[in-house]
Amino acid sequence: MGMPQLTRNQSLVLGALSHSEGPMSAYTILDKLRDQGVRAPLQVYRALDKLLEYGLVHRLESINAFVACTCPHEHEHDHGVTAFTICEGCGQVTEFHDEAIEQRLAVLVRGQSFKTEKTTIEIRGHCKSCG
Amino acid sequence: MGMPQLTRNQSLVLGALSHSEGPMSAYTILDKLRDQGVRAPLQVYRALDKLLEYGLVHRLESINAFVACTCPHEHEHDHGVTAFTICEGCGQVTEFHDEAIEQRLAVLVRGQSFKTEKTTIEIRGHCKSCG
DNA sequence: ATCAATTGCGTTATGCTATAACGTGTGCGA
DNA sequence: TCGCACACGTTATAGCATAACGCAATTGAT
Ligand SMILES: [Zn+2]
Ligand SMILES: [Zn+2]
Ligand SMILES: [Zn+2]
Ligand SMILES: [Zn+2]
Repeated sequence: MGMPQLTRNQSLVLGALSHSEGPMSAYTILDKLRDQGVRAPLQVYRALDKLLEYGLVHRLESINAFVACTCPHEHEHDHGVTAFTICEGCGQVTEFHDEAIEQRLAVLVRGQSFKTEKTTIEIRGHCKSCG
Repeated sequence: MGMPQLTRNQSLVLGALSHSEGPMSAYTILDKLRDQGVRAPLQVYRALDKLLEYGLVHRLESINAFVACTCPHEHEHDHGVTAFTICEGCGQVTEFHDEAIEQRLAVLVRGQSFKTEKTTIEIRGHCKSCG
């Protein structure tokens, strides 16, 4: 449940995401890594699964894509509710966290006696540059 | 931009979703409607596009599925930010709206000079019954 | 040291989700 | 009557994700 050394494939995938300007689909990652010996979708998906588990990567549900986590902290703890703005113009993704929203959602789901496992908040629109 | 009479395919798709216990994928809808003459995915997707536009149906991004809107109102206006709890056990989906969250998100994106077009909030977990 | 369990790897095949591209028909206003 | 918008139907294709198999390396008791 901790975060062991990354394997080769995991490092390659995380590297690709970290150096990318924006989010990438699993297949786009695959294409970027073919030269480095990654050949099949499963190699990417398996690496992504682990990176997601370790909190080093986030999945953007609304666009079937992945981004490296941009949190400042050392990923040694869970990072609660994560929210994203996603620009439809340039693809820029901004990760943010807000205690107030987290609290309010907690109250609302408790009202339903619902037990939260994962929360997705994604805001599509246009960034400052893309007006 | 208003909401005209639904076409045959749109009515069939909305009917299928309305009578369903939980969310359905486009292909599941297709299967339910084969007897009524729906044969191809595009017929379903085109109907869904319109129903989404009219606000009669919501798309659940995190599970690639669709639900009929359960808002009490008459769908004559936009319904702002919509949030969902989605039970992993029984599939039950509950739609809810919260002004506080909407406001808070508005503040946060304004801070980024981001212009929101669509907001997705989906909470996966387990409902009261499924513990 | 040995065995069993776990984990990652690589490959092939398959399944699920969504859209492209084309042509048809119908209604409606200019 | 013409032109346009829109819904429809079909075939084909693109894009996203997992099943199932076997092998290799690691770990951690016994
Ligand atoms: Zn993060
Ligand atoms: Zn932008
Ligand atoms: Zn609704
Ligand atoms: Zn349930």
